[in-house]
Amino acid sequence: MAFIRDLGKHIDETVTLDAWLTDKSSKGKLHFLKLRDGTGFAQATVFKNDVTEDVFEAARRLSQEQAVRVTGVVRADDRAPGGVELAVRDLVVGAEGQGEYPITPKEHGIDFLLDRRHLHVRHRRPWAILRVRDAVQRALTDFFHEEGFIRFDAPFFTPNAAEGTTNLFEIDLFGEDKAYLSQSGQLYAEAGALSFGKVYTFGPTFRAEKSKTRRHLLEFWMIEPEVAPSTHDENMALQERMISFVVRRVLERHAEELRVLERDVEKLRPASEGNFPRVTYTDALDLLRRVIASGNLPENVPADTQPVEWGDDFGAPHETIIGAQFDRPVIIERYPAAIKAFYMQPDPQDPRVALCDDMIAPEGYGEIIGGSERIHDYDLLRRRIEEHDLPMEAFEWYLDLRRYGSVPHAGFGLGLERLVAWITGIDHLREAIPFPRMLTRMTP
RNA sequence: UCGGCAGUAGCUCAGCGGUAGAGCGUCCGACUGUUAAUCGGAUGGUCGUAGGUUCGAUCCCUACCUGCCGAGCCA
Repeated sequence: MAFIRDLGKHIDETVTLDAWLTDKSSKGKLHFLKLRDGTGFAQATVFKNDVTEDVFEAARRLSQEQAVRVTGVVRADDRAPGGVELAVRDLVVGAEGQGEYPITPKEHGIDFLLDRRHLHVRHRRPWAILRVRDAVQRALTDFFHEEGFIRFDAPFFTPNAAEGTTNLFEIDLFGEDKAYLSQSGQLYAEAGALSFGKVYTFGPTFRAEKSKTRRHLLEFWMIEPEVAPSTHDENMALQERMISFVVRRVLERHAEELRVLERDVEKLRPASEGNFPRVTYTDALDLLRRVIASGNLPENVPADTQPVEWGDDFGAPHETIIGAQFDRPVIIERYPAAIKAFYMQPDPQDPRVALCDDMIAPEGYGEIIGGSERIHDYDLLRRRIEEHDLPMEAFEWYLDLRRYGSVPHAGFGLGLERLVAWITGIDHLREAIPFPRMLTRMTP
């Protein structure tokens, strides 16, 4: 049994393929069968003179997405898409379709396709995107293992909010108690880091926000590395190494998928080289002011976007403006502590700001990473939990990490779908995951 | 939750106060090089729902439903 991906290695040999019919074009005494087998897409020719009458008739009757086992001779031919095709000698067909296959060779809206996502994933565009997603996940885990990390999984059920702000999905525990779906594995990763030194969690994350934008999902995958001991500067360096490693890997090994998606790879090249610009929150305010004053705003940014006052957080348009000033991801660091999570370490040079950073992807893809050095001092952490009106008893175990052997440590969270969306150049996260979960989409 | 936009054939859309249109798809036929083939034929509708205005509403008005885009939140 051969695979479409390997057809080029079997020129002039007879091979058998298990495949599905994506499309068919008939020329009377010649049928072109468009096939897919998961490894790729290729065309087969069925000439009336090359096959029995039964085989020719079976080929003529094939319907879209019907499974087929084809045996034939691999031919190099410039007229074939991909330069290789299969000259069919024999053919065995699978079950006949029950009615018309819904996703016809025809333009469709994304909503129609997502309603039929279980079938849509068979098609060329999802094929390319989801293969890149797989490549990105493997690159990430390869990267962390090469750097000496171990995977340390966090629970999905948690008793409390990590940051006390975002809304969580509530789970009823037999009417006796409540749990929540995890919105971050970070606190658990910190426990892991103080045990193993370098760990990462990787799993689904749930945010009960009624977000209806291209940058949000109710359920997304997040990878959260945590290192102890470590500092803010080491944390940013790790983020940069990781992102450039992943981009380099995809450029090297998945050019075909990016070509299918018509991704301009030259826009990814700089990110594969590292040297990500870094700008402090305070300097970013000046940068914003200058760009807004110049009137030279990127597409999709409202013309009436206002500069940000020190102490206020950036909105999505501000991130887009800053991201558009650079040809690779930009790191914005040292935000005001007041607008950030309770566990972030204050900057000893200026306690008004926290030792934290966000990484903004270029081309308007927005924030892909948020990270920080964590507070390692027991008294300070305790004070912050009080200041944020968080239930102290829920954080006793977390405070234990500061009671025993506490050291400065740092970590970050990377949104997988946002990274995949940027790399593949797609405009909505819903295509970056096999079955997106959104406010208006729970099925299939 | 707020703001903007949309809902017409299987799909993508056009249309208009006077009995509903195109392209594509699908099916049948022709064709030995298709690449979103081409040519001929066939198939196709509760114009989102409910009210209202009008001689007459898919079109105008109101409400509602659904979806899309954006804001907030963040990965």
